Amino acid sequence: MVLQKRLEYGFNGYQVPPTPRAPRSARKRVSSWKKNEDHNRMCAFDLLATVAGKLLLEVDESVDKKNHEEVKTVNKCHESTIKTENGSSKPNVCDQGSCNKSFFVSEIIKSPVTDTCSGPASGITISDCKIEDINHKQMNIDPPVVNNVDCNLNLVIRDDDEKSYGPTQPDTLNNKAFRARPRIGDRRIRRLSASKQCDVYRNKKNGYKYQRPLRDYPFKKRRLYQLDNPSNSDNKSGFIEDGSSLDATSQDSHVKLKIKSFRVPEFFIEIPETATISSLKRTVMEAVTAIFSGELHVGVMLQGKRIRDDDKTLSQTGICHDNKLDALGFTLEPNELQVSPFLCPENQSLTRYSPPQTVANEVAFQQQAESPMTISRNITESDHEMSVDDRSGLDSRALVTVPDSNAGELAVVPVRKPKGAEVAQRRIRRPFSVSEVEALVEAVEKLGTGRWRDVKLRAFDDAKHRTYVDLKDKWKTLVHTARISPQQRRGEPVPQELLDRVLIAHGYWSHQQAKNQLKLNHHQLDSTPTCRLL
DNA sequence: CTTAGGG
DNA sequence: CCCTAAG
Repeated sequence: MVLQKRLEYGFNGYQVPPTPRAPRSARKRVSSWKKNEDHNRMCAFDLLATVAGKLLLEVDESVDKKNHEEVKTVNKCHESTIKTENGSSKPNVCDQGSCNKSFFVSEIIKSPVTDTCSGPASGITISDCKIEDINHKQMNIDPPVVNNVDCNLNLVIRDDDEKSYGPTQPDTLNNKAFRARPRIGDRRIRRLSASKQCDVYRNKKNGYKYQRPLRDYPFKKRRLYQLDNPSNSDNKSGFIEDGSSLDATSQDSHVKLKIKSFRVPEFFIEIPETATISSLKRTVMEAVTAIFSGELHVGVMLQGKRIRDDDKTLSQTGICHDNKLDALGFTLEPNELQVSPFLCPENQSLTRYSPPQTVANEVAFQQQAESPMTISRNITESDHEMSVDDRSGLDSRALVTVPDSNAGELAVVPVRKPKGAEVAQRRIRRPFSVSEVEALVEAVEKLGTGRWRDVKLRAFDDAKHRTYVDLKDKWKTLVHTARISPQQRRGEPVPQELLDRVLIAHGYWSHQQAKNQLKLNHHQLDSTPTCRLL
């Protein structure tokens, strides 16, 4: 089977890349990864290893099934581990539903208009929603990929990624997995919405304050900006001031929301009787910060009912008119299930790697939301900083590592915003599992080594913590790993079969790239004959 | 935003 | 993983 697959490479198995990008002249520097060009030594040995790899693979498969079942079972009871002072790691059982969310109670204050108004919380929440909506509305146009739009607005999308699936490609489990997921449309649309984001700002100047995305500034300037610009914390930070500005019916009246307090939901910790109070405090703090470490989404509740329609305006939902205390609530909801590293799906038989999912969260969350409890303290400015994505306000002294969470969030949680030293945190290291490597290899075989965004969307769309840069980097290390001797490799061993495919694919696509490069050079020479005269 | 590469 | 230059 391994051999069979190898034979396909170079034929229909690979796909011709789209128009090659213009060469980047200065990019040809020799990196440490390229120095090991003596692949010759891995020949006879690799053949042996390949056979061994195949055997290993078979073993893996049977193990996979076991693992999978285990994961399923344990996920039902979300466990996280909290270290007690004794150093003993005790499983800290906390009900996943009540553990992963928190409840906000807010107050609606009638306010004439603008001024320096609302704190970050309300402002950000509203503007985020609106921007999202715009993106969704603009999704329906993508000239390059949409071949046809029928009357029902069904998009017919050309999929240049799939077209060279040849009949020679055996219908392996992996391929089935791909085909079973009709995500192509999604993919295109998502790309569009991402790339259109700036345009949204520009086009909607009426409703939005346009600001050049911070990311477009040089890195150091960005950091300085975040550190020093006081406006960063008020509504000049690129978000709209007027959440209802898109709504023609409420041009003038603004709703000022004050989030009074929030409640940390019920959770459990386990700690020895002999532990000190201080360690108890620490444990509680760790548990609390762990709750806030996931990728959180904001939900809006009105009089105990959840408002699901993001498109409704505040006035339509009655938020403007109701001044009753507790009428409006904000909830923080986890995006995905948080899974302890021990429960991580090391191996899934899908080539398309996807993180574990569950709906239990959502259900439990709703139950919780219907019986909101009381307020325990006033929310302060630092509470608004408790955003997972906010890398600017982290206090390195107050960081707590979290078992393993979902998205590409930090492994840490800001507890308090300190004055001065603020450092962008490094993301938690997450070694690629074999199944992820498999998915990566498969995708690169198809798409080549120059289309990481497509690779991401194709094989890692659900794995939010894997960016296309991550995938590119992983490929780099995979190529490196494949070239060194097995003795020099570290970490979870990657099946030799995969490493073989890595080298073959890498070779193939490198060759392809070189050919294109050559063609391009010829073109340049032909079209500029004067150059030769000079 | 994406890619490519160095760190 | 991070960071950046360039496209």
